[in-house]
Formats: sequence, structure tokens, C-alpha cells
Amino acid sequence: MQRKSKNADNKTKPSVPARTAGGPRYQQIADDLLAKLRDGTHPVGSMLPTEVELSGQYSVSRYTVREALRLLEAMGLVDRRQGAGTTVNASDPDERFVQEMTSVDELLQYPENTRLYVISAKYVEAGEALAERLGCTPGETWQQIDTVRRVTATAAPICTTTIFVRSEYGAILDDIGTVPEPVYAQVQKRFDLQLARVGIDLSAGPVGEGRAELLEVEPHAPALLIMRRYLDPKGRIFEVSESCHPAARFTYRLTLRRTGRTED
Amino acid sequence: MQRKSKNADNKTKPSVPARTAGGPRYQQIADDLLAKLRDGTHPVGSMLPTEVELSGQYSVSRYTVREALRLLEAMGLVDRRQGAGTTVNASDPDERFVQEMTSVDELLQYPENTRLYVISAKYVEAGEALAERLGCTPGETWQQIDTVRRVTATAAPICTTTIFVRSEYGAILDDIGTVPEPVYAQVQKRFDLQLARVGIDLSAGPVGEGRAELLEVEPHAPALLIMRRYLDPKGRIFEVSESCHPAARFTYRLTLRRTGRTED
DNA sequence: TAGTGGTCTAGACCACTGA
DNA sequence: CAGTGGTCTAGACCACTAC
Repeated sequence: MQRKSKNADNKTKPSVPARTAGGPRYQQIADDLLAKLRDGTHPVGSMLPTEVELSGQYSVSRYTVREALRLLEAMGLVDRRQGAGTTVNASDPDERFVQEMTSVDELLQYPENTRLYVISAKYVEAGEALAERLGCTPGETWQQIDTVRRVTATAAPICTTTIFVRSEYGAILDDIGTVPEPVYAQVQKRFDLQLARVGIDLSAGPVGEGRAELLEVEPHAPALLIMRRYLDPKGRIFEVSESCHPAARFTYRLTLRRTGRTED
Repeated sequence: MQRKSKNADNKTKPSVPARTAGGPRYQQIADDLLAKLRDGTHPVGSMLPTEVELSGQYSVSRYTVREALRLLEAMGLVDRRQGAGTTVNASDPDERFVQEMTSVDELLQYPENTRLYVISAKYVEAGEALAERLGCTPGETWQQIDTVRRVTATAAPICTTTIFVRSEYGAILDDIGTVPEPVYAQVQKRFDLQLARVGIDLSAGPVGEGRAELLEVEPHAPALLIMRRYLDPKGRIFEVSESCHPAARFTYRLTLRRTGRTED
């Protein structure tokens, strides 16, 4: 009815379209549904009415209902499954923080004026401890590549990085250091892999015995330890890197911004 | 035409719907347009054909074209402006990584079975060094609250956290430790602030003199240092916290997943 | 004012889920 | 197999932009 009045009346007397109050109809419906999620009309875990039912309740077409649900879905409030229905995920828009970066480089790789130098490389068979770190089954063979990263201008290295790649990608060793590209990207290209996810563990610890000399710090000095696991779309890890940054030589900075709020 | 055949022919001979190859029609169209962005048919900065033109070219309804454009828009490849048209933003989907968390808690706050204990609190005037850390002008007064966080069950504290809030929010001190909520959330509620962004610095360093005892570790032991700056929508910092996690007692884990790819 | 994208309808078939 | 969400059509009016 409201809809009708908008389309019909506007022809003769636009005055103030219903739209100005509350935005498009689907937005209004999304707001209304959101209110019903908050007040418990549709508790978390329950099913929302079907799209056809909702279009009846609001006297709108199914399209309009779907646009409203699309908004709720984008806010993470509902799940829609073909054939199954729409279920309530949460009663309130998440205070969801999103970090976006143009590329992984910006996250945990390094400026372009740094270079990676290979110290040594060898094939290793994963024992239990290593297998756990690599997320593989014990007995698999991986290529282990020990490197340091240096700012081209400066003497002191930024960090040491030990890179593990599955043995079938071990040939990537030849490419490391030849281009300023991250190793994961080189592996990706050369072996036609797809990078789907990166798992990152950040912790602190002492600089290891062997590395202190390379890094020109005392042994056991505090260091930031970053472990990165690169996964293909199937969830298989194809590369793992472990970096060790002497304290005060590296700060990892990120900014999160809030999304998923109706006020946005 | 292809479309036609699907809807019409399927009635009599569904066999293998055109859908199975390449997904829904709008997806195919998005893929085709994407290819045309890549090969320069539609250079960056140029206008895409209008929706009506595209629906003619592909022999589909405008709805289908719009779904396709919606995909491209979500990938950041095109901009759509009512009345103006659709412009090309980029020729290739970003390799963009996104970290999502349900809440800031999941990022850098702590499980529910931990509690924050206030050690001491005082008002301080920001000197130059502190002012820089707090992102304010020297001379401002802030409330400084020193705390430790403990797992309720265990003896050893997880970390020490020094919290700075602007003096006008200093009264928040009364609330700390009373509820399991993060301090920033308490400030937000009590003073009706909006949290818009969080800046995070991660680094490693030695545990400070005074804190070693609290944390039950030797002085200068390696620690993970986390500094968080909470900003309101205007970019004003209203809270800063500095946490010190003894090594091996804390790992910060995050997962990034790739978005903006057609393959997803 | 012409033309664009934004919203909306009414109706249809399809793919999938679950009983 | 009934019912759900997913896709799609054909057509309409609106809000906005640019000329």
C-alpha cells in the first residue's frame, strides 16, 4: 500500500516521496527486521519467515525482500541456504573490524628497498615437531631455506627468515633474491598455485643461538617472531616462513576500521 | 539466445543446463566483462556500456546485467553512479587480503575467563614523549591505569597493561574489573563515544623493570609488546593501552583470506 | 531534458534441502 | 516430493547527472 502510494501518487503529487523517510523500501524492511532480531522476535538460531511470507507481510515483491535480506546477510546477521531457509546468526550487527591491505606485502612483507639473501638450504624430513609447525604429516620432505633480509643501504639485517616449502616446490630456491617479490608469490606463479589464506602467528621470544650472530645482537635478546602459513584454496599449506626480528628493529603496525554497522 | 534455450528447452529436455558450465548467467557475464577489462577493451577510466546496452549485447534482462555488475563492483573493478554511469576502476581484481573478526575481543583482547586487576592509577600530564605515544598535544592530562590480566584459574598473569584515557573519561577507573568487557567498550558506553578505528603496533622488547616482578619473570626477558590506540570517528584518540606479554605466554594468531577474486 | 543507474513489481523456472 | 532460496524475465517509475 505504501509502495503503491509512492508509485501512483508521485505522478500527480510528488511532494515528499515516502522514500525520503528511511531510504528505499528494502532498507526500511531491513531496519525493521533488524529491530525484530534485537527484541527477540527472531531469536538467534531460529528461522526467519520465508521470502514469500515476508513479501506478504510487508506487501512488497520478493525482490524487495531479497534486497533487505541481502543487507542483513552482508552484516553477518543471517545465513541463507538454498532449499533450507534463512537462519538467524546474530541479533546485533557485529562490531566487526576489518583490516584491508592491497597486498600481503603491506601486511608482513617488507619495503622494496630490502633484499632477501639465502644463507643455506637443504631438504629436511619433517619429524613430529616440525610436522606440527608445518601443518603436515610427519615424514614428508620439505625444502628448508635460511635467509636474512637486509636494507640495501644499511649494514644491520632486519631479520632472519626460515622458509619451508614442500619439496615439489623446492626449485623455487633458484629464484629467491633475484626479484623483489615475496617468496610466496614466486611459488604461486612458478607452480601455478593459488594462495587462498594466510595464517599468521605473532609472538615474542629470544633470538636463537645461531641467529644472534647473523643479526648482530646478543644471543637471547628479545625478538618479534612471526610465523606465516600460506594455504591454497583446499587448505593445504604450501609454504611456511618463520621470521625473527630483533626488538626495536621492527614494529608491525596495522589499522582496523569498524564496519557492519547500520550507521556507517 | 543461450538464455532462451535454457528456460525453454529445459522444460522438455533439461539434460545438461547451460548453467553447469560457468555458473549462473550473471557470473558468466561478469567473467566476460572481467576478461574485457583485462584485455583493454574497457580501459581503466573509461565508461562501461550502459546496463540497457549490456542487456542487449548479452541478450539478458537488465536484472542479470546488474547482478554481474554487482560482482564487479564488489571486486572494486567498477564504480556505479546513479545518473552518471559505470566507470572502470581497475583492470584486475586486487589481491586484497581481509582480516575479519567478530569483535575486537577476538583480535587483541582476551578470553572471557581472564580478568583485569587494577594495580594503580593516577592522573598524568603528557610530556613530549608521552604526548607522542598518546597522539595528543603535550600538556594534556590523561588518566593512567596500570593493570595486570590473569586467568582466573592460574596463578601466573598473562600480561601487564597500562591504559591511558583522556582525563574526562578517567572515571572509567571505577568500572574496570567489574565486568568482563574490554575497557574501550566500557568507555564507549559510559561516555557515549563511537569507536571507529583501532591502531595497533606490535613489537618485541624486554620486560620492563617494574613489570618483571608482577609477571613473575626475570627482568629484560623477551616480551611481546602491543600498543593499541582507540579512535573515535573524528580521528581523536580517546584511549591508549600498552600491553606487555612475556614470551611464550601469548601468541597472537590471525588468518587472512583473499577476496576480490573471481575464483573464490 | 535525455539518459543513467536505483528501486520495484509480478511472475516464472531452477537447484537444492529435508522429511 | 513439497518447499526453500537462487536465478531470470519484462516492464515500470524514480532519483540523479550531465548537457
